[in-house]
Amino acid sequence: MRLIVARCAIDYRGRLSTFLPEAVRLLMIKSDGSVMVHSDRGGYRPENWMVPPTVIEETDEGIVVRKHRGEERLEILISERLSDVSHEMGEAAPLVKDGVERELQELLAAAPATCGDGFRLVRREWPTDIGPVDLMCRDREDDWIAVEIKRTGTIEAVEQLTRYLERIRRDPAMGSCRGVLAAQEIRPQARVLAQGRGIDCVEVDLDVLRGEREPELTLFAA
Amino acid sequence: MRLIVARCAIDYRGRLSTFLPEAVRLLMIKSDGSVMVHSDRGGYRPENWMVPPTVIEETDEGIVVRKHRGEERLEILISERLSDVSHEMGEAAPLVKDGVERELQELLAAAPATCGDGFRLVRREWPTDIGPVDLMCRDREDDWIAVEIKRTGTIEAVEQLTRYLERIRRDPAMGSCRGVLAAQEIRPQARVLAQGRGIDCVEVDLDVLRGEREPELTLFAA
DNA sequence: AGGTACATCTCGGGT
DNA sequence: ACCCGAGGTGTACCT
Repeated sequence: MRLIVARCAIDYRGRLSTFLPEAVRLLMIKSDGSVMVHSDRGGYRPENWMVPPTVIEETDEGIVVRKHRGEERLEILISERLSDVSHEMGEAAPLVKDGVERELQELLAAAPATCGDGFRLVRREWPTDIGPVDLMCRDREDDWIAVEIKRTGTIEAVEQLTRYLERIRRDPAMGSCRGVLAAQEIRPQARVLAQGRGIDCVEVDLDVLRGEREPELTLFAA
Repeated sequence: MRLIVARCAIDYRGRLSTFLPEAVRLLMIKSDGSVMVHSDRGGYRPENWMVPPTVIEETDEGIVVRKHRGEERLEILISERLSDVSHEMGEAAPLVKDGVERELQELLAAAPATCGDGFRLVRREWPTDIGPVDLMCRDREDDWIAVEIKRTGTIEAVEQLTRYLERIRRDPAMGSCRGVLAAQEIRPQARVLAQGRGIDCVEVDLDVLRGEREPELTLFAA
């Protein structure tokens, strides 16, 4: 990784056009070709950047970064170089994430009855022509139920499930398909909207679900 | 701005939990309290970060970053410090942007007929009780048309316009208000959803709107 | 403070 | 390659 601190002015032309007047900034160039321009304020986002694959040209006047194919162009005019160092970093093991929506879906797919009494899974990622429903289930009466899974159940989640139901019900065989919104937390306004549309809401506890995967553990743990 | 290159392992606890095994990384600490952890690969996004306001504690073992109010905690355990420098950067003038949605709205407001034959503008940012519609127009028959403008027309944009139309049509005088989605690019599934709801789609060319390119040129070009 | 909409969103997964 | 959905989204702007 190369770190340059320099007084510079910057032009970007691509999906939009931007201009940065002359000031001291950090230029970060990663070994995968990522280029970022950071000022000393403004949070985690660079003011300008370009992601790989890039072509980087350097001259006395500055640095020009281009997309390998495409119109994007980041032009850094350097008037004063204050620091320029490179660091070898080697390989870094990838970030381990825990607790995202994916896990919820896996756990609920393994325990569909959590979403409603007697529910059994027909398939995950049930396709519609506007996108996949998280879970498609049937109950004891063989009625269909589309389940939308979210970490947080918002109005937007209710809208999403409503769209899917609208599509699914066009199939005469599934005209009575119901909807269930399952989430760790369901916002009050989302609950109101769901009720008005006949959609059931289920709040699920991630720790309990994790425990249901290995029921013996909780039963016999000391 | 402080730049630390160090061998470190990192724990994050907040809306989710993450762990980074020990490796050499860049720690960037901005003077506004932003903290970022960058590896030498992976594009523009830090592997971990915390945005202001933050409380930063430093010891011999490493750095702990906390949100001023809240449960979030970023713990950086440093096993080897390879570099640690600070740079004064002063104030940087803000980024100047050109070509975002705002500009598209201005151009279409000046040329509403682009959105439909004979359309004339009644007002921009037409207020509803859930937010403003980008353009409100009338056609030759004096029928109302609500226009939603996007750089990219997605399903989300169709939903947004649908919500507005639902509100607008509650006014008996506007009960027949139609909807038009205008965007530089409209995604296929958004088009399907719009059609199903009787919403028209119009793709607009930014360069033509700017007058930088004449659409008739192709007809009469030598 | 809370909600809504925009972003060069970025990023991953699926078709 | 395109398209869609999620994000520790962040961020500005409005009520």
